[in-house]
Amino acid sequence: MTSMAPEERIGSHIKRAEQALLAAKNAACKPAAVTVPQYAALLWLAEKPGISAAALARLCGVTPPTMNTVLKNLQERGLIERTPHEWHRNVLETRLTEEGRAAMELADTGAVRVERALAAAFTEEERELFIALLGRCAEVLDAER
Amino acid sequence: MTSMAPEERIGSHIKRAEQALLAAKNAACKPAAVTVPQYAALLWLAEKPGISAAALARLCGVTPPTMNTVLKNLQERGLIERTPHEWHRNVLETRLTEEGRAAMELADTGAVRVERALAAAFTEEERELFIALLGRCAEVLDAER
DNA sequence: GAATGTATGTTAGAGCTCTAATGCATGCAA
DNA sequence: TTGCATGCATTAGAGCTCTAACATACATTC
Repeated sequence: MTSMAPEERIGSHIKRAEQALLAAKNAACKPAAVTVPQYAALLWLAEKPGISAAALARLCGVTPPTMNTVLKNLQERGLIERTPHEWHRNVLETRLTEEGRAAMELADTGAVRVERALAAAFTEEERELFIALLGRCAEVLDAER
Repeated sequence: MTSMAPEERIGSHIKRAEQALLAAKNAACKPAAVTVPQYAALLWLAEKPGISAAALARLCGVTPPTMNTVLKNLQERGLIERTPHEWHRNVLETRLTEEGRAAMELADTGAVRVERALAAAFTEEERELFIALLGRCAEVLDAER
């Protein structure tokens, strides 16, 4: 019996927390009519205007084709615009439109509210420990591959 | 300034850990040629033969349509079989095939290896604390909705 | 018996995610 | 100059995920 009870699997609890996080953020982004990945992209775009899609993908922790999908949807809705780079013709510079900035700010207030509620559930000490434990997780799991 | 640095957002770290977890489990399930959600379904099916799709969805923490998608793929590959329930005609009983059990066991050895590696990165005390912190997360976030 | 309620199953549609493969552009080196 | 390496963008294909809506079947209550 190589098996292991689900409750003993740390992964189950991580997954559960992540799911709750996604659901809460999704609800928070709903007034702005954007999804969580869209909000993440908009947030980084506000900070780094003209960034390439590949670099944006790295910041958001997804692959370039995934970011391509997200950006395509954002562009169709007029929240971003993409223009060819002056020198590197193959690169597209992506920027927020006015509408895009407004959507980002609206979604951000909701997202920050969620993050603050989350942070309020821990003492400063707990929070730091928690982040350290999560970091160790990612480290070990990445090494496992 | 309603904004918040990404590093301060606990959510970022949860997402990162979850991503690493998913990547590691995906790699672990690859020899069995199943995805992580498929493995999760197969694992529960082994423990609860004849379970309904809706109940299985609850165990796996997904919605019924999602489980439907997963089961459809598993059925097409002959890893499960679904038969109408004796009394409740609307219910389909789902069971592993021989092939399905073999795939589950192969994937399970990989998944358990990942979980053991993860568990080994923490002391018993840390592990319990970590799970408690993750649980508090899910609790707070679910309440936030 | 009829109405309500609960649970299951399914379809439709939108969106995210990955791997794999391809094409293009730039820059560096032989 | 030619070739190679790097990086960006995109397409194709498979699969997961959700919400919304609808259909069905059983159970309870009136």
